[in-house]
Amino acid sequence: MRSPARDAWELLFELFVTHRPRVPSVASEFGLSAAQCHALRLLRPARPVPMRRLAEALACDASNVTGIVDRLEARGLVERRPSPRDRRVKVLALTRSGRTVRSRLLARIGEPPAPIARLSLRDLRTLRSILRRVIG
Amino acid sequence: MRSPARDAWELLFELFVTHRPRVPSVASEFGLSAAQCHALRLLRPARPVPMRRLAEALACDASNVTGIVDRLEARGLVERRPSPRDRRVKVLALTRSGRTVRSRLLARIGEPPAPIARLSLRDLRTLRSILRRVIG
DNA sequence: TATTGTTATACTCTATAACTATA
DNA sequence: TATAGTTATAGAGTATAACAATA
Repeated sequence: MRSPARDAWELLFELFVTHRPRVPSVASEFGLSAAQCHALRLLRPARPVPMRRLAEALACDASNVTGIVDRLEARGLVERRPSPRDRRVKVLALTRSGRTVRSRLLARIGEPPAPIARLSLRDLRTLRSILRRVIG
Repeated sequence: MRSPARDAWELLFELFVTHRPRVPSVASEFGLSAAQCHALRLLRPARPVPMRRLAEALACDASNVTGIVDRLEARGLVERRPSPRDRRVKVLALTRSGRTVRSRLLARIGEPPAPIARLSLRDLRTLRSILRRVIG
C-alpha cells in the first residue's frame, strides 16, 4: 500500500488542497471566476485558439466554453473571430485589455506563498529540478 | 520579478492545474461531486465535527455546507447529531457506509499519477523531505 | 448582542442532448 | 456523415442577506 511515490503524491495533494482557494481568491480580485481565470491563462497573446481547443485544455465540455467566453467577451477581455480556414470555427483572441489583465493575473498567481518562499535556496533549486522532470 | 521561489511555485502551480480534473474525476467514480469528496475527506472517523468547522475547513460559506451535507446525508454517508454542549450546534459523523466509502476514496485519490511514479527513489525521497518542510 | 444552522436568492460551472451551419 | 459552436435543461457549488433558535 505505502510507497515513496504514494508518500510524495499524498504530500503534493495535501499542498494542492491547502492552496485550493487561491485561484478563486485571486480571480475575484479581478472580478473573475476561477473558470474564467483558467481560460484567460490559456489564451496566450498572439496565439488565437479555437473554442474547441480551449474546451479540451480546460477539460470541460464544449458547451461550457460558450458561457465562459460570453462573460469574458462581455468584459471586453476576449474576442471571437471567424476562422479563415473553416467557417464553423471561431478562434479566441485576447483584446488589449485582455492582455493587460492576463498579465497582471499571472503575476499575482505566480507570487509564491510564504511556506514556499521560506525554503532555502538549495531546497528551491532541488524542488525546481525535480518538478521539471515531473512535468517533462 | 523572477526568483527561485517563484520558479518553484510556478512549477507546482502547473502541476496543480494539470491534475485539477483528478478530484472531480475520482469523486464521480463514487457518484460524488468534488465538494462532497472534500467534505468526506475532512470527516475523520471517530472525530465528529460541527458544521461550522467543516465550512471553515472547506473555505466556503456556512450556507453551502447545509446543501453539501444534505446530499451526503441523503446518500447515507453522514449523520447530523445534536451537540450535547451547545444546542445550536450540529456535529457531523460518518456512518458505517461513510467510513467505507471514505476509505476507498482516499485510497483511490492517493494513487500516484504516472509522472510521479516514474521518479527515481532518490528524487521521491528528496521531494518528500522538502514537501514535509513546506507543509510543516 | 452574538453565534449556529437554515432558507431564499442569484450567479456560475457542469454535463447531456438537441439543434445549426458548415465540412 | 461528422464536426464546431450554440442552446436548453437540470443539478450542483458559491456568496449574500435574512431568519429562528440558542448562547
